[in-house]
Amino acid sequence: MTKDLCLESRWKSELHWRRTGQQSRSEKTQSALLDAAEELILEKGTDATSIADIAKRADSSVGAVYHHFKDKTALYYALFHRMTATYEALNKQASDPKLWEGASIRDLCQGYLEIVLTTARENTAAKAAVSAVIADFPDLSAHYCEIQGETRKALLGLVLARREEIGRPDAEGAAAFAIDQLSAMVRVYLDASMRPASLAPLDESQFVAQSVELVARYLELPATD
Amino acid sequence: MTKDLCLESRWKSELHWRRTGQQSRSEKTQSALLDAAEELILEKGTDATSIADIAKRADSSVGAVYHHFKDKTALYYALFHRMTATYEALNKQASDPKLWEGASIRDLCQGYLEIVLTTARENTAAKAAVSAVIADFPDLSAHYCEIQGETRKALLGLVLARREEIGRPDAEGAAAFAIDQLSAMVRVYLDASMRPASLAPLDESQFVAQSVELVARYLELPATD
DNA sequence: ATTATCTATAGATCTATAGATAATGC
DNA sequence: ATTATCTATAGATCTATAGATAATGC
Repeated sequence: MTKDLCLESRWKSELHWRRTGQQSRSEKTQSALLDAAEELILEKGTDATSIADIAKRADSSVGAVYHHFKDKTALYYALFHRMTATYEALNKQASDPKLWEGASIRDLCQGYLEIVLTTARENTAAKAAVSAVIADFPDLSAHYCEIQGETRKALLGLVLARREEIGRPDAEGAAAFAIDQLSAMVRVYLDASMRPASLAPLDESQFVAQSVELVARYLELPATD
Repeated sequence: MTKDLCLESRWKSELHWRRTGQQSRSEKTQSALLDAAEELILEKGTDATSIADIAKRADSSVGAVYHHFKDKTALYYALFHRMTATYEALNKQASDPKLWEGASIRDLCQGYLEIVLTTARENTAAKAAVSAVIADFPDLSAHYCEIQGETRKALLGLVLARREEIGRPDAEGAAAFAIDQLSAMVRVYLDASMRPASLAPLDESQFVAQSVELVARYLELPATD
């Protein structure tokens, strides 16, 4: 228990990303517009969100929107890229092997889940807006999948560097499958609208512990004592 | 291997649902309109789909749309209810204990996955359209979650009737968690846009086998021989 | 001087209705 | 006679632009 908390503080704390404090007036307007679009899309969906709505919410004007973005599609794309850039930067930091020196496969899985859960909690609007945007522009979806795939690939690399912990035959295939499933589980867990209907409503730390246990047993990792 | 195929044909074949053959002219128009809406939403998203588009695709007219549906929202709701009604009917059939007499927990999990995968494959457009509609009408989402929850609850009932197979302490909690995760895994697996990025791209039968194995080890089910 | 912002509005959709026409069922 | 369908269009948005006004940076 104390060990878990320790882990959490040790491996998660460095990974927070902050919004740049110093912004020109122009940059401020632009991010205010993107923030407003994010909020409105989360509240009402893309259909019901108009340029005028966005401008109003950002205390700006329709003209300003078109000064910053070629058209509505460009605004959506910008929203998408702001989110994915954040995500990629985080992924790069988190997949640095030095950060994970001395960590077991269990620790890696736990860390992965905690990072995903924390960043998602801190970026609810951004994530929801991106999902909505992707629904309208399927070509963006491929890029998004790639990024999520890279995270899992990085995790797989870290896990396979510890393959002597895996008791199962075909360690590589099994690890890849396990990580894919871990990612699926946390994605659904995060989909807040889903949670109320779950059979076993768990808080985050229970969810993390059980998920790690699930993977550990599948991979036949050494038991903790 | 042969046993799996056997299972599949034995427990899946009866669960196909068919569209009613005999429809009045009015009913035909109505379902043609819903079909058209489904297709267009899948292709272009809800934003870009107009009433005129739907009418045209269905070889009908704008007037006919408003004869059948009060407004655009009513059409979307009808789309949602057609899908969920199908889903609920299937769920009722599939959760009949008589159907699963002699089945082990492994068989139940395998059957669950196969049924979900099959029906999803047969209703791609409907599922995608419903997802898009839910994104626009969050109040529908609650109902959809409930239905999916009922399926899992039914499965949990069937599993717990065989709890002597579970080697793990807290059989109920563990089974509920395992079923929730199984459902998460298959949901993500089905999200076609996700698959290309997966670390271990598996075909359906491999996916089913590995997922069942994952759950079996977590629950400490008796090994197969 | 250049860049950013605002207001006002043209032009393009898109929803929903009205009124006319065709098909159904008793 | 009643129900279903069609065509045509009014009225409401919504996107994107044009032209005027304000703020920035050299």
